[in-house]
Amino acid sequence: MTSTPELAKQYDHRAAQARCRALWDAARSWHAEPEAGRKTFSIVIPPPNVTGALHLGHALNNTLQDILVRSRRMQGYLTLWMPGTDHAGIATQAVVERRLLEEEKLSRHDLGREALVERIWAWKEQYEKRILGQLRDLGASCDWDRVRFTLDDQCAGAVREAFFRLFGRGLVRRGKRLVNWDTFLQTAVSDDEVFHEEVKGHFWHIRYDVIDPLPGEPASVTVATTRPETLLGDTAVAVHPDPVAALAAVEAELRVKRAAVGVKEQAEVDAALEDLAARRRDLLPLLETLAGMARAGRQVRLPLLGRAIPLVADEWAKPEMGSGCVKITPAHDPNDYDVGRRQTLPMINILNPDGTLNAEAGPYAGLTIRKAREKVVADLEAAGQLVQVEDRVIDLAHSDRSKTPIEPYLADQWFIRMDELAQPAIDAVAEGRIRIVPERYARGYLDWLSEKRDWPVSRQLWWGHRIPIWHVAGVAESDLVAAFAGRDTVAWRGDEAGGWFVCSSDESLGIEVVAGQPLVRDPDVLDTWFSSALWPHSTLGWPAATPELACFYPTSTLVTSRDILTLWVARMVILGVFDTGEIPFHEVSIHPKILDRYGETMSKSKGNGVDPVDVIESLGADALRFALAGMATETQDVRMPVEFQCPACGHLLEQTVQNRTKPRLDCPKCGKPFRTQWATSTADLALPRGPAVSEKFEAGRNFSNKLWNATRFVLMNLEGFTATRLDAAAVLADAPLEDRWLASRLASVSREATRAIAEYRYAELARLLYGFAWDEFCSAYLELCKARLADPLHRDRARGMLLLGLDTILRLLHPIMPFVTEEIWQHLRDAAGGRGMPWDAGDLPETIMLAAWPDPPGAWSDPRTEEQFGTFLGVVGAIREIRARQNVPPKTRVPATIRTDRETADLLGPMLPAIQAMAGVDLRAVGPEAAGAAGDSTASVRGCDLFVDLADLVDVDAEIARLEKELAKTSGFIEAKQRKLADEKFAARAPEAVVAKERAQLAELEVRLATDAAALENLRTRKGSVG
RNA sequence: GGGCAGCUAGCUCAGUUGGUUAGAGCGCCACGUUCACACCGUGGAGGUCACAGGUUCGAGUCCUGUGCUGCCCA
Repeated sequence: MTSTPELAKQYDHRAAQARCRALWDAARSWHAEPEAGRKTFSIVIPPPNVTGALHLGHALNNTLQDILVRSRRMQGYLTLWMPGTDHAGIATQAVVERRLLEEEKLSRHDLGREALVERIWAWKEQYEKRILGQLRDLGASCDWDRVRFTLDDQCAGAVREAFFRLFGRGLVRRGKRLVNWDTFLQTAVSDDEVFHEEVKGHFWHIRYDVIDPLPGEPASVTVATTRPETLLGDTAVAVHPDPVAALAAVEAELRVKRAAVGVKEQAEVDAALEDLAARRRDLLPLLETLAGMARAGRQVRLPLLGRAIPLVADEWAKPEMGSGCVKITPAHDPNDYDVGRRQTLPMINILNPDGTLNAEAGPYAGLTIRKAREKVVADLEAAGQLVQVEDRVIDLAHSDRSKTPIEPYLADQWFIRMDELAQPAIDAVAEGRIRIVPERYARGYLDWLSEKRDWPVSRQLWWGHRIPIWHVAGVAESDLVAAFAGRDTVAWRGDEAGGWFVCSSDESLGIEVVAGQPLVRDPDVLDTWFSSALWPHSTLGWPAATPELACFYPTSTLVTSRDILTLWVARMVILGVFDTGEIPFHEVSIHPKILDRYGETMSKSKGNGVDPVDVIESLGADALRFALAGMATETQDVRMPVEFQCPACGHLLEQTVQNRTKPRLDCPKCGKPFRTQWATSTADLALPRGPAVSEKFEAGRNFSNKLWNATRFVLMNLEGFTATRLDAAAVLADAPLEDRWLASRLASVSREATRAIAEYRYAELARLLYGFAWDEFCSAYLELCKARLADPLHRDRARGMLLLGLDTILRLLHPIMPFVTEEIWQHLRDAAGGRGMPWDAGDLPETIMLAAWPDPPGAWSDPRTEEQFGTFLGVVGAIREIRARQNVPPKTRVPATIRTDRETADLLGPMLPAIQAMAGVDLRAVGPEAAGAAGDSTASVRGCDLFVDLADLVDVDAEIARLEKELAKTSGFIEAKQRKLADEKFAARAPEAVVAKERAQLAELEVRLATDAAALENLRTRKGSVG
């Protein structure tokens, strides 16, 4: 083996990442072949959208998956992590369409369906490459030989097969539904693709005349609306069927509320009650008359169009609000739609898909909604039908994709019936066959599924899985039977008008005409979540019975964030069970979301995010991963304050709501300008970029460097050492205290780390290993070894133990920080390749990725040794504190004495050289008879009284002041303890162990009090004699 | 309107079944570079655990209520 050149003083993450990647890729260490009889662990990646690049949320999600996957792989599981990306129907199409419009001034209709889809594929190729590259930069140990895409041939086949089976079972239906219509993209969008924004608008009060009013009846009714143009689609005016009862109910509710609220709110409630009384007096008779008229089937005349529409009695009309009457537009309002269904009203759609008015709007046909609104208002005013106009703030729905206002719109859609499909998905979680961690998220899942709402699956898009349904009219079923004889991949159902819907799991029907009638394929595509719902089994080859499916399905764990628990997770369970008869995964690990310093979710459009690529480049993938894992606690989301870093001087500038969307910023320190992600002008783009950063990632970078330098130290001391396999028993045989301590700590840390991973406590894992590696291994053990390495008698044992400790830390840490651990491990291989851990089955593998997970024997655990070692560390710490307090220069050695019982003195015996070295003291005496001199500085720790002779170094006044403060504090504690112990109830009811503990503490405090008091007395005497 | 979560040091967060004097990282202060590491070492300061009640010998932890923040559902 070649000699190892001395390592650089700083860890170089860039070089290491490149080397590790090459090593892993050459050996394909991430690849998994199906194999019978092995315990397996499998994960499917939540496929990132090909809309854009990965953000910090993806980095977190994939880091956590990699932690699970890498640790299971090391634990000997046959481990598969299936990578891939999602076609993200509307999101991707919207991005490409917007670019098309901006860059070429073309709409998708100018381009045509095929050409547009081709463009989107090109986009997909570009971004898929980028996304997968980013995942690899992050260190994700996915099986890169198995990358899938939700729209690739294999997934498409699964989608058609699944849809065909649903169709065959009668679970697919077609129906009218009020959808969120995006007039720009001309498609329905789902509720989760809609955001709400308050805008300034108006509330128009409009008079509808009653047709042929009888004596005593009103000549007109007044209704109010924020969208006057919708009156063109009105098919009724509603009034409450029993206004007396309705008002009484409202009043009763208010009175209950009044009794419950505080004085301040009572005034508001009283005002509401007064208003109610006024209504009862002034409005109620009219409403009762109108209710009677509604029951009698009377009609009103729709202004402008002159259509006669009925007055209907429906509870949607609120007697306590406005005029008590409300116009009903079933095709353009969700509430009105429900009224329309209840009252069996006609539903008139007045819109074209592009947002202009259609022929139903009569003279307003062809106008845009805005123009139509202006004209309707003007015409109403001219006709004298407009009663009043109020200013009002309106909560308006916008499409997340096109940012245009959503129009409620009645359209034909395909649905999947959920009634029978949902139940198995509910049972799986309710019965604990699928475990959601943290558990509290299970409730939202169950509540959502239990509503069993039908799933609208059609989207009026071009990018996606085209619905495999063709329509044909004017043929008999016998014609279909004849045309598709012997084809069990084709099925059909009748539509309402006597035609047929033909569904096939084949890519094409193979024929275009049945009995002379054309088969017309449905133009819509499926909701993206449909293909995502099949992801766990479609990626493994379903519907084919592949070895992958047999070996890796059901998968082990799904790692995701809570916002898609219903949209995605629930649907995977539904279709996974429907298609395969088995749940898609056993456990779901829900991780937090990353927010900015103001608690807002990070997003590219807000400009408040950190780009993971920046972190990977500047601080390393391990730094990024370590920070993210450390934040992944189970209780809450994580805030991450973000700063801009000046590219010229490195100064950090806090990112605020104001500056985060500016294209250029001036560094407040050096004054030089830099650009941000918003830069568009040529001048701005020419500036250097100031990345958004967060100091949170530095801890990980520093930690990498710490490990690196610990390794440097070990390697520097390895000359002439022949590493061999370590035997578990030999580690303990004749071992000094520090070695038994290290073995014990390795045993407990390994055990705790293993459990943290199994329970998805990622943050705890990161903290545990950080603390152990830094504070215990580096600060304590490694320091102790310095003296031993200089001693030929102890040198080899120390070297073997250092290797044991370092190697174990590297393996435990590898799932979180794969690059630095691999890089170091390779250096250790070069220098000490012959070594072996007790848990290694054979020779060391090529990569730490495949090294055995640490599994120290239980016999290494030794709480008593850990306790004793704690005393040693306590003594060192206390002496250091005394020195620091008095500003003793680090190199000045001072005399010291330790008074303690015989047992502790014996135990500290072998550690005395270490104490002298680490605390910078010369020990004069240690034992029960040891005594300090008058004027010594003192401290008490764990049954040891320390006396440090600082001679002239002491600032007597400062020391006296400190001791006085200390004494006051100690006596305070003593008093509290005495009170507690004197309490009969405490003695009687607290457990014996707690009482004993309190007594012991009291005793120790009393000793400390006495020591400090004596020291104080000495100092005062000394001061007196000097002064 | 209903539900969930959070409120602990200047900042970001831990704190497992109730039991010492409530912790970490960063930041801050002091001291220190021929020593594996200044991406470091040693020490220090800094907290009425949001607020008000309650249960208990004992509450950051359990219960009730209030306030504020965020998310989900309607």
